[in-house]
Amino acid sequence: MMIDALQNFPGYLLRRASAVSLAELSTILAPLNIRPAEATILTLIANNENATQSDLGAHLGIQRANMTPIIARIEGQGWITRIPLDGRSQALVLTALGNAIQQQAFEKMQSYETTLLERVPAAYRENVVEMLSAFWRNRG
Amino acid sequence: MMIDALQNFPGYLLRRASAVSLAELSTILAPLNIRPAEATILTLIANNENATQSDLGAHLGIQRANMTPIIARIEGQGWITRIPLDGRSQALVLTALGNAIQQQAFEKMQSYETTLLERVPAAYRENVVEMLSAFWRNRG
DNA sequence: TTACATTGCTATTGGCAATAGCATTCTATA
DNA sequence: TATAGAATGCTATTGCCAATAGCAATGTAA
Repeated sequence: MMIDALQNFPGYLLRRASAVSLAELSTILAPLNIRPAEATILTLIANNENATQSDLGAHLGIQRANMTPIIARIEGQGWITRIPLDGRSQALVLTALGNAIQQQAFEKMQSYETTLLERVPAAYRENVVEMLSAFWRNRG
Repeated sequence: MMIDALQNFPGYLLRRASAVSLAELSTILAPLNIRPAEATILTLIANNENATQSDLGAHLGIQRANMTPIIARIEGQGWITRIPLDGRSQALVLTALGNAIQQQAFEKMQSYETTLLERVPAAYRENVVEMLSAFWRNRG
């Protein structure tokens, strides 16, 4: 057995848990040829009329520069189209195909989240969301 | 306000929390020119006599192929040396410099972990470690 | 002795994010 | 209304961590 001085460090545990869950979710979404970040964005587009990629990035903590290739890919897959709002901004809307993919991806994500939650001792389950949110929302 | 259908998904929250804490910790460690994964490994080496890089990788869930560049870099920084155990295995040991860096890095990590924990509502704090561990330890 | 496992390694790819800088377009104020 | 400044989308590059495939050398067990 190895002595691990970091085994009680929340940041360390957070990184390990996140790496595992990202990998697992990637595998689950792979048949749809969609990545976790893309599935998240597709879902956001589905539920928010007239959102621009800047809006989505601001909400998700993704910088504009990093949104570009993500949006380009989901557009290239034929999942979204852009509707100019003015000379700069473009509203993103799902295509029929995008809508179908979004729904399938969402179902897979939902079912995976259940799996994840079941790993947590039942006594803590109802606090999971608030606790995890606290780590990145309650910052100076 | 944006409608976010994923805001109660533990996996999603985990990824966001992890991204934030990795970025924050990277910034904190930057003055020492050490990355989070390297600081973790240095700490493990400090506390475990005769551990090989395979041992460390197995403990941390890092594959052998990915250990190679990490170990190469911390060796290149003069923080560790290798002591052959046989023709294949090498025990990793801290140099004097590596020991100093490890201690400074550990202090920074420790203080950051306190910061992280303080973001969590007091009522949940004592459950944080068990909850976070559960996500990646309690797998099929 | 020989088949198999282990160790460390190279090379490549993937996923997500940060930074710096750009042209175009919009907005607010002087 | 002219203009300074902000916003939007973008290119290009880099960083960090991880996965896969495959290799040579070495150790281990039948």
